[in-house]
Amino acid sequence: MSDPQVEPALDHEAGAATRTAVLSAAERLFALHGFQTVSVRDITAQAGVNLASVNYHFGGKDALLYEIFRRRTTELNRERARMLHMANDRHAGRPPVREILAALFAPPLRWAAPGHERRIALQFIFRARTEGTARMREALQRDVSHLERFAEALLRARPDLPPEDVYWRLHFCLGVLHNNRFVEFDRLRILSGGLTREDETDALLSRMLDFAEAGFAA
Amino acid sequence: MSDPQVEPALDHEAGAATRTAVLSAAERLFALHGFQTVSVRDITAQAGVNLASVNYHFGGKDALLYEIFRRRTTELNRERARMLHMANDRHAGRPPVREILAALFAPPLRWAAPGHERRIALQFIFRARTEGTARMREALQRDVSHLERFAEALLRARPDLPPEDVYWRLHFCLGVLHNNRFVEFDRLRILSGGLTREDETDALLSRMLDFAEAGFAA
DNA sequence: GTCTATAGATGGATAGAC
DNA sequence: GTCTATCCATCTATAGAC
Repeated sequence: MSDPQVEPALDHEAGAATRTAVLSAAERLFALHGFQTVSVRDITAQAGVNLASVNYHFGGKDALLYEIFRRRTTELNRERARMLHMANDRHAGRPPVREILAALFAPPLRWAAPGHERRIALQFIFRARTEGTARMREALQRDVSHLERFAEALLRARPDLPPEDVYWRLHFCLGVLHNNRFVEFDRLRILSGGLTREDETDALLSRMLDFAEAGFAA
Repeated sequence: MSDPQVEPALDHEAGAATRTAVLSAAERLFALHGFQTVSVRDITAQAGVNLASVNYHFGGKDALLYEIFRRRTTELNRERARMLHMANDRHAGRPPVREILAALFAPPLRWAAPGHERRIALQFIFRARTEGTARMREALQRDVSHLERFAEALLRARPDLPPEDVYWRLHFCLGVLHNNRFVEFDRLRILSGGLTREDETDALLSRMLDFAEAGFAA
């Protein structure tokens, strides 16, 4: 109980409020401004807690970053796995390409919707993909276990294709997905003269699936 | 002549060798390790020049970064514009989607080829898209002039589609393109068990065009 | 133009009182 | 567990000798 490394089970344990405030402020600041530019001082100021609390509760800045990263990616991939599982059940283990890709796309798109409680968390994850710490990048590279299930499903859905074609197309689909960052949406809105509306989540998911499914069918 | 802000025309002018060494080392280090983590000290050490030379020749770290960024994006977009122009000429101003996208994809893919002298420069540009300075991100967001020509060409090629559909699909295509970073290739190679070969540039371009063209035709 | 030395600012981390 | 004060490393930028 007196060990601060042990994660508190409930909020009414001592120190849990501080811990939560730090996690929340850090996630938000990192997502909006980047990992290197945001300092521990920024975080604790925003959270209204003491400077030393980051070290006490998490062990340091990098460990704090990794903790947020691990939590969010685990949660996101769990949602994806659940959707893929349901698609498998609906189609006797051989769902069509579109439903597989929907399981891959829909959870992050839902998170990205305006007003969703995980909107910031998703931007954090996207940022971790490109500017994460060594530890995060290593985890992203090595831990492809969740993607493996998607790759297997796609290979089953398109047994006519050479496997390398399936892997490449999955890679392209991930590119389509990971391009959904605030900056890119802003740019697109400027380019299109305001025609594009990225806040209509369902419409965007349909567009992405139309595009990716057609690319996969080529 | 004595003004260090004036760009030297040739290498045998005094100081030009130092300038070039700094530019080259900075581009390489930034591309490989990120903008915030690489210090002016790292750069000057790698270039074998003095610490103060970055400030003398460029005015500071941010100005150096922006100089590299401006040079490379200008050069890349010029190549793209030239290819688009040639495609326009070949088809009386109305080239098909695939040739438009080829003009968008081929120059960066050529740069990314192993052994190409712009291989590092391209990784620099890709990195600038996500972790650039405020000045770079502003330039990326506002300067959509090169993309406008591509958007216009695509709108002409698909007058049957609602314009917003064209803009969205262009956005998806850019996602496919921008996902071509070292880290993502590494990940894909691990996932595919070594099946994917990103060093075969022509094959990769064909795959990307097949995918994107089909997505556009949906 | 080049170089050394250093100013000036900021950051992560920690010791130790409470 | 919290907080202040502080250590120490590192960075950008610059002054000034050569």
